[in-house]
Amino acid sequence: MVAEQAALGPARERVLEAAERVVSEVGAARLTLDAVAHAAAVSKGGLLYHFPSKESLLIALAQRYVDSMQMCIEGAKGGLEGDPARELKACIVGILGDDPRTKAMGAALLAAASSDLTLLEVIRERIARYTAEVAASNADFARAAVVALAVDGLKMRESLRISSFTPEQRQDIVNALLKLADDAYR
Amino acid sequence: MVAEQAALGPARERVLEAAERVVSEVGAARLTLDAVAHAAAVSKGGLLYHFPSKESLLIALAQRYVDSMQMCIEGAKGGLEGDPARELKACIVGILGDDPRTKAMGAALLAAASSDLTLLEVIRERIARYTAEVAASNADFARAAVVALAVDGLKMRESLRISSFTPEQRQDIVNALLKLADDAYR
DNA sequence: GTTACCGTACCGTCCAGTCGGTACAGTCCC
DNA sequence: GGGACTGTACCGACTGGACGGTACGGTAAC
Repeated sequence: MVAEQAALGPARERVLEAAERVVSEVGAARLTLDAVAHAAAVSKGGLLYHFPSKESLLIALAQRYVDSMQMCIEGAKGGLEGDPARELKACIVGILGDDPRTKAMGAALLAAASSDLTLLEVIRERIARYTAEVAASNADFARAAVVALAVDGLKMRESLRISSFTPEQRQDIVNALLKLADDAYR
Repeated sequence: MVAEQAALGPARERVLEAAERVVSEVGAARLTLDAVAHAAAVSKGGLLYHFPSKESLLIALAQRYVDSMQMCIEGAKGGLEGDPARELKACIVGILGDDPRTKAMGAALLAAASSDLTLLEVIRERIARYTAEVAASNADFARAAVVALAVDGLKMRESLRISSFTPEQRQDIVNALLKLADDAYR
């Protein structure tokens, strides 16, 4: 039993991963505690032991995303101090890349938005911090902001599955964003 | 009573406006039929007479937004044929402007996303058509797409109230978008 | 009278959250 | 070492409320 648990990983983590799977597969409206519990192979009671309310689960989901984005930026820095263009570009590829964790996030954000708006605090704070950083840097603020906003827009469209770009078009767009990111820091 | 109705306008229109108010004030999760009926000063039965299901109400909401955007573009054309840059710019100011109808839309889209994904069809189709138009034009596709995506991103952030730009910053961004729109058609 | 429009009352379902349990691993005391 | 007790992790049936939708009755206009 102990070995089995070790193989499955700690329940809390399993629940979070299951929630991401559920939300990206069946949509935010069907993100029920029962569905998550089932996907995580945990009982509802067990789930609620780790997350005392649905809201706390959603907050954890949002936090998880912000953390992964942060990690992605830190990774791009790679010791090099003060290369903000590179950071921005790392954001672009990180957010629009294939990492399943970030992929599920757009949907999770929607889930959060559907519920009480207060739990968007995590994301709001992250955005505010980033905005302040860019404003304080030597960047062309408007241009850097446009890039970030376009990334958000594309992410949203793809999360909602309303995007209609061909793979080639999408690649062109990403390239254009990378170029704009460079332009913003010059 | 009849006079009062006439003053308030037809019930169907009142319901749609009330739905936009509700969704933008309390969020998509609390967009209930009861809340909309109450806000529109109509009974639930009256509401369901005009919109036989909640989904039909949401679809009408989405349609309303698409129509208003379309009208905004038509208005910008103003007889001048074939000035796509001007159309794109009209979109920007239209979508990001102060018109209360378009302002509520981001939230409505979120509402739609929370429910069955099929009812995003209206919006998906509109985006596909626009994408095709741009691709067929003489525009720098990637650039034009970036502008549209950035508009979406800003719209989304503001709908979710997670935007943190100062009015001056926001104005700079809009100006940058207008400039980019010009650049895309050259 | 028939149609359009709107109201009241009610029903069924879904779902978050509760609650009384179980299993088990310490650990403190005698 | 063995009983009593405590804390952690988890289970699953149940409940209470919210909400979409139905049934049906009334009324004004044509």
